[in-house]
Amino acid sequence: MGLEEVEGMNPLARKLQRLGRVSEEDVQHVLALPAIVKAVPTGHYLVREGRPATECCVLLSGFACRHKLAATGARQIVSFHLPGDLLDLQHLLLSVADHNVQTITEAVVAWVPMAAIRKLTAQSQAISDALWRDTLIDASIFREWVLNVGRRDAKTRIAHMLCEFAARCESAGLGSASAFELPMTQEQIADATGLTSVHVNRMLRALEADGAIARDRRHIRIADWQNMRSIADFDPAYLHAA
Amino acid sequence: MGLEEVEGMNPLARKLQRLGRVSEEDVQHVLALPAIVKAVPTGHYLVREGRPATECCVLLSGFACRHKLAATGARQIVSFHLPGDLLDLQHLLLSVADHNVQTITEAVVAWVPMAAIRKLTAQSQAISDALWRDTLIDASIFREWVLNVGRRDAKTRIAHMLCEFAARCESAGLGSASAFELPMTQEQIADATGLTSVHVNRMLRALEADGAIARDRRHIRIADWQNMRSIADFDPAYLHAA
DNA sequence: CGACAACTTGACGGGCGTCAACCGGAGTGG
DNA sequence: CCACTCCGGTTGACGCCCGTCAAGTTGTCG
Repeated sequence: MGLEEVEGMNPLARKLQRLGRVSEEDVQHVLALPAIVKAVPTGHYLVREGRPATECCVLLSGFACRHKLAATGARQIVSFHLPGDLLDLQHLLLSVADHNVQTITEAVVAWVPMAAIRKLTAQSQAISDALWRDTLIDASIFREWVLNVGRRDAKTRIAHMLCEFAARCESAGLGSASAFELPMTQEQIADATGLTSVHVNRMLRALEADGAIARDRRHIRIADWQNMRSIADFDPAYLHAA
Repeated sequence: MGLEEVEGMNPLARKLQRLGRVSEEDVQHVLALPAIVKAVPTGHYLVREGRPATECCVLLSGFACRHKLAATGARQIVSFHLPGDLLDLQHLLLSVADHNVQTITEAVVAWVPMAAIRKLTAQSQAISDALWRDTLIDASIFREWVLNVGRRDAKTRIAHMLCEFAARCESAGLGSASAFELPMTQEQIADATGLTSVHVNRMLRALEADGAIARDRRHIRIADWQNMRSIADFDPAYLHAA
């Protein structure tokens, strides 16, 4: 999706409306936020660990991931992000980035000065609540990921990641949870699940052989969602979607 | 520590002062929060998954952990908590608990109505910021834990957990980071690191054999903190202390 | 048609889990 | 004051899940 095709801050406004009862006036304020909109290529860094951040990045189209590096050089992806997501809201109150954010597809992002967001949160309790709620849901997802990489076996872990991605895409209005396109490579799935790309490949094929998913390149279909939920140990409660 | 020995909401007030520039007046408001203070035994549940929460629990003395369960019954501890910690601030804006909180020692806790906290955050931007900041730091710690269980080997993982615990204790004024008492069993360390208690035992003894730590029952001494940091791949930046 | 990234597959090995036994200190009750 | 109990910690043998290494294969884009 190119620059001309995105509809301004609408993805963000929609997300805030999902997060809480935000008034029409508040929505107008969000749409009026001062923002520099840019198209960026795959692999572009939006946040870098150790850097101070004075602007907040909003993903308008495309996909991104947050990741951290171990001393060995191993990478751990700690979250994936969809259009509408605020990519570094934590820097509203934390001065230095403790992780990286990088696009995994071509993307369009809006850079908003932190000061403008601060002003908005001071003006509107509803917006402030919605943003805080967003950070709380992010934290809840991180907790689930700790459980996922800490206590589930490889097949369950990958299935869980697929379920979460599908559920979040659907809830963001990006299509159906039972048929969707994965934006990430198997190596990125590996980095998100604490596995190797080789083993991710084996497990994806196993899920396919089990009939849990159907694959055509990166297109995934989940015919029997109840079955998949059970294979994946997936209970969407932690997503706190409306 | 019994009921009579804790000094009211002081641990919380001290924590908020560490989190941001909170005025003397704000501190008074915190100390004046309506609270029911209780002593609870080891293993007591303070938050239960699936339950709605209308009160917020503040840990005044003792230690607690948050955990989630996988379908197999395996438990994953996603964080440990120290005196002064707010144990379920997420329920300020999320209606249903997505995890459990349980004491791991005898403890004294204060139950504060959510409404009183809402009132406080509405009145004071500084308190609101401090609490939000607290939830952001929690999230940062969760991200580090995802990396820890996802990409570090067992020895490093345990060493990292020890470093984090030591650093947080010191920063909370509970003693020195180079000599401290662990409140948790090896099984709880295992559940926090995604390992088994058997392997935790092996790795603790390996760390001891390497000279990284000295142990006497649950008392840990870290003679060479720089060495330990390097073994543990520990960089305290993610704790966003001071 | 060549180059490259992503995916696929097989052989092999190791880190950590599993199982099972034992130890040792703290609390309890006779 | 000593047996008994129980929980937590310790140890060893064995095996499996997943990592490593290495070699293809496929699709895409110039």
